[in-house]
Amino acid sequence: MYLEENFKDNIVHWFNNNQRSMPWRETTNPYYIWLSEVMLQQTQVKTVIDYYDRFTHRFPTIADLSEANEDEVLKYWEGLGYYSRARNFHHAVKEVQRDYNGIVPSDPENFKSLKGVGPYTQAAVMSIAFDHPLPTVDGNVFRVWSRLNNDSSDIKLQSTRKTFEQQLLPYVQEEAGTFNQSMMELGALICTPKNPLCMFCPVQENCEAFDKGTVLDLPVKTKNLKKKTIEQSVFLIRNNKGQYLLEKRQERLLNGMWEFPMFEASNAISEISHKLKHDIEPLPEHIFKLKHQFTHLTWNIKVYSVPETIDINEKVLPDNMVWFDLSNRDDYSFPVSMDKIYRFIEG
DNA sequence: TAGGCGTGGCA
DNA sequence: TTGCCAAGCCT
Repeated sequence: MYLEENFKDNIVHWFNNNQRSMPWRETTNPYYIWLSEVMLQQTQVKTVIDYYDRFTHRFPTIADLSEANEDEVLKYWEGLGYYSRARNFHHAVKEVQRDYNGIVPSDPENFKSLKGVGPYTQAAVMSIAFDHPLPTVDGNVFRVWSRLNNDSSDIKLQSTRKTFEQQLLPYVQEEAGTFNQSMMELGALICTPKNPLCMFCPVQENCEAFDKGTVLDLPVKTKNLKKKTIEQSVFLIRNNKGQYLLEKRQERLLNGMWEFPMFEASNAISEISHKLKHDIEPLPEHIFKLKHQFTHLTWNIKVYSVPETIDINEKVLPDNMVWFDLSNRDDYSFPVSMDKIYRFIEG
């Protein structure tokens, strides 16, 4: 038996002496704790801190955020990625303002029903803010728990999550929030994917994988397929005031973010001409190109300059298009790919 | 249920 | 350069 009585004491004691300083650990406000958990999804602590500080400064209360418009919320998320998090969080906070009188529900079922709240966020906020006995199972805990138990279950499977949650229940009956954060902090600082610092691990004596020499083989996770590459064409189209045409994306990917008109290269010219009801003839060669990597796909972008200027008065733009003055960068949320193009033009 | 969904850091 | 990973959730 590896997980003896001293396991929880060991890891919590280590956490109390070694945890990193984070702004959301200095508050008991459930709204702030919730926000931090959403920002931290698939995102490193170091990246989140500045975004968290700016966001809480601009939207200090549930009421403040619920009154904001979505474009401004996205602006405060710009560069953080996974923008549906921002839209879902905004939606959920408005729901709290309307249905719960602006108070984050402390009932786990009610909280879980809010948009963007999954099993992890439910457990994290409920345990940290309200001491509910729910275990957080995130990437860190999958790794730590797999190694402690020398368990080679595929962590991609839903059934593995459920098993881990059941196995962790005894440890969250008291001080759940502290235990949960201890497990995650251990995974982030000691029990890392590569080069784990087992010699400094406070629960080395509780770790079956360390004993058996299988630490680097765990956790087991089936691999994803190879990612696709899409050839994209971007058009820089100006009017007679020197402003550039922008389009607000209405697709799943980067929904609500602004871009210079972009189309798949194979039919780009006809697409943009049709959209503007105007024949577009860009310079035959692209003025520059860039490669943008997502987790699941790659964009090879060629940027074309359209020499002709379009008379602003002769054209009624579709709702999701605007003329963009380079000096008004702060009014628009760009994904990183478009910010690269903006900086090329502006610089 | 498996794949879509951003970005930055690291070996 | 390439692939993997980071306090996951949605459809």
